Amino acid sequence: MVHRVLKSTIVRTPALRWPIEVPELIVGQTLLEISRRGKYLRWHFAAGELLIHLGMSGKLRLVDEHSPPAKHDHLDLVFSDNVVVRLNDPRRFGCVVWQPHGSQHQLLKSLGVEPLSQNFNPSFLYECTRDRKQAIKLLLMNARFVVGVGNIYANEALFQAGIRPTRQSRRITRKNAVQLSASVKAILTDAIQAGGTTLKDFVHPDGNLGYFKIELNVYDRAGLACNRCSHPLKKTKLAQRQTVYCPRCQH
DNA sequence: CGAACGACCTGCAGGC
DNA sequence: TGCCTGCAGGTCGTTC
Repeated sequence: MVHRVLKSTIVRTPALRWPIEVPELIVGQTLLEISRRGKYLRWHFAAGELLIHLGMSGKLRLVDEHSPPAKHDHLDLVFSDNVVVRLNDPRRFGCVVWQPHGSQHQLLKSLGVEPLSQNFNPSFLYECTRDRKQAIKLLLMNARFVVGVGNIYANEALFQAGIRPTRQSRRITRKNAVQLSASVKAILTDAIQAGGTTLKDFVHPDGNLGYFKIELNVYDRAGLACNRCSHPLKKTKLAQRQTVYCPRCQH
């Protein structure tokens, strides 16, 4: 998409999680770059950045200019050469907001470190866990601390690290911190390499169903045999989120 | 301040 | 067949 000119925009839904903000002034501007912070996509124009979050069910697809909009198609970004980027999001947990050049949007201000950066390391993790009673899984999923670790990968990283998701953060040892930071990086890297995790409704931008799949060891496998020791996996809830672990491998 | 919890919204599976 | 309930990949705001 980079180097294409934005020709027009069509907003069909006034608000997703927040009101959709697509300023008129970017029409006619060139898309300079697409980057990412946490799970926010940043579409850079000279006047600022369009921040797009896909929430749980959002999808971006490339469609033809004359392709009729379907249910839950909320926004079209019409670019040069009849290339249309169409946002579909049934649950509307996503958002599209504007960040003027030189400013930082409120939503980005309190985000923690990037998990694949050097800032996310054993010492950082260890320090963050001090004096906290909160379950380690909740800390991993807290974007003020580290971004990008959602429910699936938090479960998977803790399995790989041999740490029970319900363990109090302050009970994490230095050795645990070394293992866990490495596991978070490894799980995310593998998942990216595999093209994401295919669940019920994942689709690629071309509309094809996802066909990559990372092997999930615990997520959605409650009651099934642990891939490592064959013991049945246990399920619990943390902050209303499905939490699965092996009671024999994770302590 | 941290922690718990409700809220947002639709689709789907499963039970009756 | 149809209605109801519970659950789902995220994260913010309110309340305690």
